[in-house]
Amino acid sequence: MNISDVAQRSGLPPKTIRYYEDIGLVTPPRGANGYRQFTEVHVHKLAFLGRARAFGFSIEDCRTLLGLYEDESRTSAEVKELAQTHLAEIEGKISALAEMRDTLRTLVHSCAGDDRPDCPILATLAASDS
Amino acid sequence: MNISDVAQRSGLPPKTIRYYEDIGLVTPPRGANGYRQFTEVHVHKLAFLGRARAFGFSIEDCRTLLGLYEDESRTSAEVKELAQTHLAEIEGKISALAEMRDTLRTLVHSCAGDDRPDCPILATLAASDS
DNA sequence: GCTTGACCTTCCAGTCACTGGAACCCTTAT
DNA sequence: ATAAGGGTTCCAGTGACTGGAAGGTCAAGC
Repeated sequence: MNISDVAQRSGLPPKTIRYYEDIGLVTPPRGANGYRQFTEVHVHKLAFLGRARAFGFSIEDCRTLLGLYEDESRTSAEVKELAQTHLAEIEGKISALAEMRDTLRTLVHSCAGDDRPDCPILATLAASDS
Repeated sequence: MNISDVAQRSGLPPKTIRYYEDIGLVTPPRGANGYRQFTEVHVHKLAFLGRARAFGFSIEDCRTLLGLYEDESRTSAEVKELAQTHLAEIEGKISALAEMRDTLRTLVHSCAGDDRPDCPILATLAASDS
């Protein structure tokens, strides 16, 4: 299977697949012409990676997850801990964004949005207090 | 005023201040020794930028905001639109993260986290359906 | 005057996970 | 023979810094 077929079937762009090979996440052999020769297994791995990335896992986490997936002697505790840590990170990001959102929303609502220059948004950014 | 004083008073690291000069957000003059000479105005601008960045505005948005702030003939409508667009982006990010969080949380909860290898998290990532 | 240490300067490289583009090779059909 | 549509590599850029090296400057103490 050539790279564009794999791209279609895994949902990842060819560039990304080459990049993943570059950093050692997949290692397809090469044909006589230098083309990468993918198998179903590669497609499966790449789709796995795509899903893990969609969950927001970092590349290094994805590498670990893939390793665990392929390791018959893994424990679900290892996977769970990784996922839990990541979940906590996501929750942290959400909190931070939610705080931004709340403040910004208040400011936006209190801004007239007309032709006059007075603006509580700019006033807050310029705030000498706080 | 030298850069480390400004750093302390604006809350931005010296590296960041130099970077902001590099991309033209502030333009302190230089002394005979080549040191940057900052004034209160620079401190104020940098603190403004720090707050805008804390709200998640991109550097380019910050540039625009600073421009609007310094433009006496601005309209609050311009500011409001920028802020509203950014608010929408934040909300979009929150939704995406919340979706990740929900799915991941469910998976984490359904994972035994013991010595056995069976793991719904890995099973989901490997899912051939979906 | 000399040294020491804390500043300041510039410039280069690295972060993260790709992505775009150039230049070039391979395959297949016409 | 040629043209289209694959494939390949390598280099550079993204955003917003950050770390580090190499070197100039300043103030204080001896």
